[in-house]
Amino acid sequence: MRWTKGDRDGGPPGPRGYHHGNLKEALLRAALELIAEKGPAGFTFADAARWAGVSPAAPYRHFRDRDELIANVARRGFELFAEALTTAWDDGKPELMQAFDRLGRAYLDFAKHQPAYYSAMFEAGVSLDTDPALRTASETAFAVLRSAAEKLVALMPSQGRPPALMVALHVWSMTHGIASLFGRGDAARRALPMPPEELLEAAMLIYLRGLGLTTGLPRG
Amino acid sequence: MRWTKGDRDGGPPGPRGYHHGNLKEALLRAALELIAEKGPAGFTFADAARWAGVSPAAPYRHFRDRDELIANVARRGFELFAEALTTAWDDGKPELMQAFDRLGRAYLDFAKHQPAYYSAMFEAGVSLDTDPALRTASETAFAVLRSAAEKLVALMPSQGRPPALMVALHVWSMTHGIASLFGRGDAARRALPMPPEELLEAAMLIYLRGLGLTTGLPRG
DNA sequence: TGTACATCAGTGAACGCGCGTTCACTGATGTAC
DNA sequence: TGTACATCAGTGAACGCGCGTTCACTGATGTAC
Repeated sequence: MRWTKGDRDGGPPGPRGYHHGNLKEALLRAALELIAEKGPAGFTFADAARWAGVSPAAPYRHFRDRDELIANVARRGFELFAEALTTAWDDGKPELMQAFDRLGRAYLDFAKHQPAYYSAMFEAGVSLDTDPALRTASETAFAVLRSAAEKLVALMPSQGRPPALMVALHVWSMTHGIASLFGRGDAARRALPMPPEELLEAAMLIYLRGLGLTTGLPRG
Repeated sequence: MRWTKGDRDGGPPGPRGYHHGNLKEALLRAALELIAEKGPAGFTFADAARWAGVSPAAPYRHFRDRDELIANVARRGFELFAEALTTAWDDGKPELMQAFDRLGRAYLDFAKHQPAYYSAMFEAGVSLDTDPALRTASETAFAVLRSAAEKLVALMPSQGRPPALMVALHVWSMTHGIASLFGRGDAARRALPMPPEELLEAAMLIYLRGLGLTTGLPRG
């Protein structure tokens, strides 16, 4: 395997003749790297081309414009996110509360270790209507939270059960709030007296107790 | 009062000779309008000058660069935010739960009706270290939440009281999460089966019950 | 009250730069026969 | 297996544009006397 361009200055490795061979992929990676470096607004279409080692006109073969590129990053982000959440939740096995704890941690983990995807998904101002696949991916991710909420609610006595959708929205909001405010290596980050994971875990324990679910979490 | 420039195309009214007289103020307003229109990344220093009706060199008399301008918007945002929260909380009078409910609503209200300030404060990537006054303003705002949390915690039996700081962080995260995900007129907004205010109120009721505080809110 | 002068805040022209986008082109790849 | 040809993906030069920033300047304001 040989490469002649694109592997200097942090650029991606890759075989390279006249045709790049995998430019679409390379541009998505470029966007990701550049978002991680300078935020979703901090890079240009030309930057992405440069990073991938191609001429500034090349990206037009794959994306209409910068927005379409970012929307693609967001879509892929939601897909990976949904995957990570699904794996962590694992249908509530072997024990519901344990799985629920894993789910929250997986959420924070994603925000922390994939900040570029997370930004593209939630902060780049990409409308979900840009692309049906984007909305679908986003809904698939939320569906995991929703299904977890359903199993939790099912533990409660049938009278006085709150709507599972609402519980899912609460969980999502709390987790997203913690991730946004404290969960990333941002410059804008705020100091915290405890790790975000513990802050979340404590919040969820209190919330679940409020729902009447008294089962403790593994390491509460 | 006469004005010769700056009142076309949405620009601010104002008397205007050779000297603007109030350019610093006008630039802050310009930034605010432009952020509201196109997001914190969607405008340039030159745009702000144009909006204020002055030459592109004029802003340099008041701000080192665009970042300093945005940091100033953020600072002022935190000041107004702190004020709004303080007023709503009103030291927990006349009744703690009622005041707590008002506090949450005031938070959501600010995010909804001052989206430009809110963006500058939380999403523009402005580091709090840019300017000591910025950090101070941000801490003053949080102090309101913290003091509310302290009064809430004080209602609990003294054994098993959670740290007030943690409770404040929970409240902040939940509210910020709801505001970010559902609370604004964004293109990126998500649909919701209920108004954000009710979602928050329900969350807080459950959370407080989890803390052992069973007093109901006025319109739970 | 008037005059001289210092200071301040905005002007407008200029610059170099990088961006987005287009275009005719060309090298590489795949396919029909 | 070889050849002709269509299609595809990237080139590189070019363009107009607006940005950030600087500069010597100038009009307005304030102040000392």
